[in-house]
Amino acid sequence: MITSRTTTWELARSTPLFSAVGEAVMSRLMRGALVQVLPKGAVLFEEGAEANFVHLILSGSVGLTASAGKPDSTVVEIFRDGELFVAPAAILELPYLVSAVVLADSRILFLPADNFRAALDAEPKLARAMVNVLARHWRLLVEQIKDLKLRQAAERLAAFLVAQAEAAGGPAAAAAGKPVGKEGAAPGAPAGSASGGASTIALREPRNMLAARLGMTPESLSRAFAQLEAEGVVSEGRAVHIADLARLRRYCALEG
Amino acid sequence: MITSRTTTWELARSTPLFSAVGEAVMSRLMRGALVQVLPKGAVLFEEGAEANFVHLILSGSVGLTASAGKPDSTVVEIFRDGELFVAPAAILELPYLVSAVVLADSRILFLPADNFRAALDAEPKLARAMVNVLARHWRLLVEQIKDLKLRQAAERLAAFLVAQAEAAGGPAAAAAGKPVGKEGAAPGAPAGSASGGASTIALREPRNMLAARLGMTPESLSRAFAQLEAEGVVSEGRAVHIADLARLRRYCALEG
DNA sequence: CTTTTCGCTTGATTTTTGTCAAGCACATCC
DNA sequence: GGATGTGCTTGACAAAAATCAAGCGAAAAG
Repeated sequence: MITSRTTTWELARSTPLFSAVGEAVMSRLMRGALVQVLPKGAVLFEEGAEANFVHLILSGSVGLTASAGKPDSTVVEIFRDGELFVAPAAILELPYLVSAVVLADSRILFLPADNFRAALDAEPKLARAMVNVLARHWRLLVEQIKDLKLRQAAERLAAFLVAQAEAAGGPAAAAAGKPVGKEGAAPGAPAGSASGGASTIALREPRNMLAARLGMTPESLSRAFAQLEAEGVVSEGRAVHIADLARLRRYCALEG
Repeated sequence: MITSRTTTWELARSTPLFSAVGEAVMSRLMRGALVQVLPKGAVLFEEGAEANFVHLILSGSVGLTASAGKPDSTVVEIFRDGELFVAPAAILELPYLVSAVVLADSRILFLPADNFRAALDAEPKLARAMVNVLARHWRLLVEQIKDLKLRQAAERLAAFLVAQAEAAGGPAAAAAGKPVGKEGAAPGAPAGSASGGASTIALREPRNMLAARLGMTPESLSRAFAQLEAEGVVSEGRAVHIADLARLRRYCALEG
């Protein structure tokens, strides 16, 4: 691909990592790096393997899956555009605890781990940026553990939907809550209104993936959606309409 | 209180953080810091509160608990001597996602968060050290999520016991180790030499805490111990004897 | 156009876990 | 000594979720 190089740089430039470390450090990181355009289903690395790369998602999405020796597997977390993973294995020179599977056609930058570690020691800006990345990631998992341990299936789904709606509506348009008409469900960023009112979001993964991420079976997820209808949640395909965000928030906090 | 200062420094000196950042950075971190000797049950901070400190455990142990608005609460993780927490909240200037409760009488260093953040920017060694701490902590939670999502109660307990036995037997060769009444184990072969044999470990927390950490009720934990008797696990009070570590490892991987 | 496949839902049933209640060993307190 | 609590276990029961088994509609393949 002739455009591969330039596109890669453009995309890399728009990641939070780049903003944090700047051009010099970024180009150092990219020494020996390779870009891959991978189709859905491709496996970046396997649980238990040596961590030879740190991965940066230029576009697309990747699921971190694990099976822990059992026949079936689950999804630990899902990462999207701009995210860097799985640094901990590479940094500590330990085997991956998870596998990484491409969930939607993706362009992924493979940064050699040894080079990454060297840069971590030599470039304070990189270390500082990684602290923020890892701190943010820690909080993702803490939230998830809280969900798994003290909420039941339908509540976990509710909490997830609330988080999606907030992520979609919050940062970008925190404007006054408005009648949210069903706009074409944009695949990139779900639309939604902020705190109070109604919101329509788009599920960005197939339901079996969502189920695994939420720690339940697809059947249970289906039933969880059915339960949430009583709370004003309607799902049609990938679009989910929430009639009253505040009510749903109340539901996951107080129910049980 | 006269000895408090010196003891504090001695203890602080023996933490991994100190080894990583050195004396200069450490003393910078300790500007405005305070030491507290806290009894079991003391609360360091509450879920949802502003993160004004980063905490370093000089001695003792602390549980990270959460309730997510529900009446009952759970334990997300337990930290011990030398551990630093909860940096992510302080670093990102976000509210704590968990509360921290002292589990055994502890001496804890409170490092002011704003000072910590400033040091993070100014001292590359600190940033680099935090990267390792956070990377290690990430892996703790990933393991836990895997357990919660794909193992059932008894298997989670088994996995926990195996990890304990490995931690005790592996790194420091157990040496003097734990004076756990039951000698039992293979003669000459102290605690779980990572591969095969027998091992005796001491539970370091009351069972209700362990249950919460493992994501189950105390009743379920009790039954899980009963189930594991069939796998050669005998527990008497806080001492747990594992007849065959390899068998237990097989049990958590393959059972299902 | 027809057939197959896939993603999802629904129902019936079983397994797992939580809840409620009782009881025991052991400590502390009066 | 006896009363009171606490930590843990056990049993009976209820709730939650997984599993097994169809079934349906839409997209993909023939």
